[in-house]
Amino acid sequence: MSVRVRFAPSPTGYLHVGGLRTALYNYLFAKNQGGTFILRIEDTDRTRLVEGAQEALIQSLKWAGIEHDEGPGKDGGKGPYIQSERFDLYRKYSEELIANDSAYYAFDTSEEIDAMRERQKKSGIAPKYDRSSMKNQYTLGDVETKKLLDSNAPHVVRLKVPFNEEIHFKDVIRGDVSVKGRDVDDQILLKSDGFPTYHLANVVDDHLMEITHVIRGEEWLPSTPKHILLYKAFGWEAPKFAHLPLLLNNNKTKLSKRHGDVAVEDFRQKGYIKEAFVNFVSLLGWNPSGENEIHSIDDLINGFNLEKVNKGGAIFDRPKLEWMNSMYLRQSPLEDLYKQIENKLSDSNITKDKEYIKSVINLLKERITFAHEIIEFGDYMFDKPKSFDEKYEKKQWKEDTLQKIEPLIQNFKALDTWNVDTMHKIAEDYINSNNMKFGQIMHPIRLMITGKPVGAGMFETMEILGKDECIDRFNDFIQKKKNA
RNA sequence: GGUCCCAUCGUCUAGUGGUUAGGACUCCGCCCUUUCACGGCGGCAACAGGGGUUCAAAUCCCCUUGGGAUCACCA
Repeated sequence: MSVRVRFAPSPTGYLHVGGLRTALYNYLFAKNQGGTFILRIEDTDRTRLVEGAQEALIQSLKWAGIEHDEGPGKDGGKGPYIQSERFDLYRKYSEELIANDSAYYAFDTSEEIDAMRERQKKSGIAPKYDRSSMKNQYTLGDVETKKLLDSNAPHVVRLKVPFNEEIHFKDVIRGDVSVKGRDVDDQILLKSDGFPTYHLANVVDDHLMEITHVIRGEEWLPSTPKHILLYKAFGWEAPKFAHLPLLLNNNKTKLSKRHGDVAVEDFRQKGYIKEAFVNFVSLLGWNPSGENEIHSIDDLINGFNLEKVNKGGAIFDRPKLEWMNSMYLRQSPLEDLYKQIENKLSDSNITKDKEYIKSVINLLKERITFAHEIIEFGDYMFDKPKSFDEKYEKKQWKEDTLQKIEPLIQNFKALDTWNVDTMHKIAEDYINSNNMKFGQIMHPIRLMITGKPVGAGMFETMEILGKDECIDRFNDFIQKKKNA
């Protein structure tokens, strides 16, 4: 049977990086196995719907290069892929469970449930629906239950969890897991608004969509016994389960907004290169065990192995992500990098043409982490230096520097062909015939041209700036010195 | 608190009974060099603790400790 997996987010906002990792592992597994990757929208909580969230989710996935084979907008014959459009299905299946005594009606109000929990808390026992004392099918009797149902009394459907059974399942990543039935709550399957809870909808849809592997976050592990019970109650074969380790904050708690950006969109906006981001995220919890850590999506797909996913949570280490980005930055096509920062350039009133910008990116890309950093880091490439680094000036510009450097500048002015080689030749000849060292001239030149102590190769910088611009800067600086 | 899951350098990890416990990020040093980077070389740094099993345990078992998740008419 061919592999079918799904990513099933709830449209309550942006795509979380933890969600992206889950989607990514599903995707990698599907592609590795020649299977199908399905996107399903779990919007059964009508109170938490966020306008536009579904589109944002799909956009973020798409940015990361994850496109579903089946899902909203891509019918694979197992749709609809949005749970609210499958509404009628769930009641039908919940009735099937009631008919075979795997679930039951309950009529408690939320106040009554709260009171029950309060009592249990006081007597120090774990809060759990008490089937024998609350208002339900069993305590009320069939006649009363039918009467309430006929009168449209608000009710829910609960899973009838067997007390004395032990529920076992085998997790692909964790091995055997077992829980006692007495520790599992009689989960609500169908809410009083007629919508299913996650547990029912998820199991029904996974079965109907013929999902073979449920790959999801570890936070679902505690409720998996309920799902196993549901498959059993329906008489369905359960899919294989694989619970992924959590992505963590620096303090080892579940990755959250409180500790920095967690939305994929935030990372996109910060200027991360998608391939770098995907590469980094995919290595959180798994790796293809080589010495190299830079992998294309195809490499990741080819090497992916669900059984080799780690069990322990992984801290989302931002410095390493930045390093990864800088690695990708260097090998990215200049055109891509240009496109990425196009808007930021106009925001900064930089009007240089595209080819010029690209040459600046190329010049500085080994010294930056994000493409947009050229705007700050390489500000002198777009305008004359507004200021000159004080410490650098003090150190590199001495009393006699002007007189030592001026003849060389004259030589530059006389240059017909303005490129790295011709400039280098002139400089070399000059220091040789004057018994000087490169440092004695390069630092003052860097100061005059850029105003900063750091930057790319000096002649490379000057070549891109152009002869007129460089001569202007020399003149301006010398004038300033003479006036001082 | 109940239940469940987890545990190799600060971090991401390799490792499936015999290794000088490997790599990557970070940090530090050296080399290259006109600066800063890149690159190259090198360094700091780990099997949570205790019991077993075994000729031999990071690897298998048990306990302890520590961490996390989960206990909703949310997913």
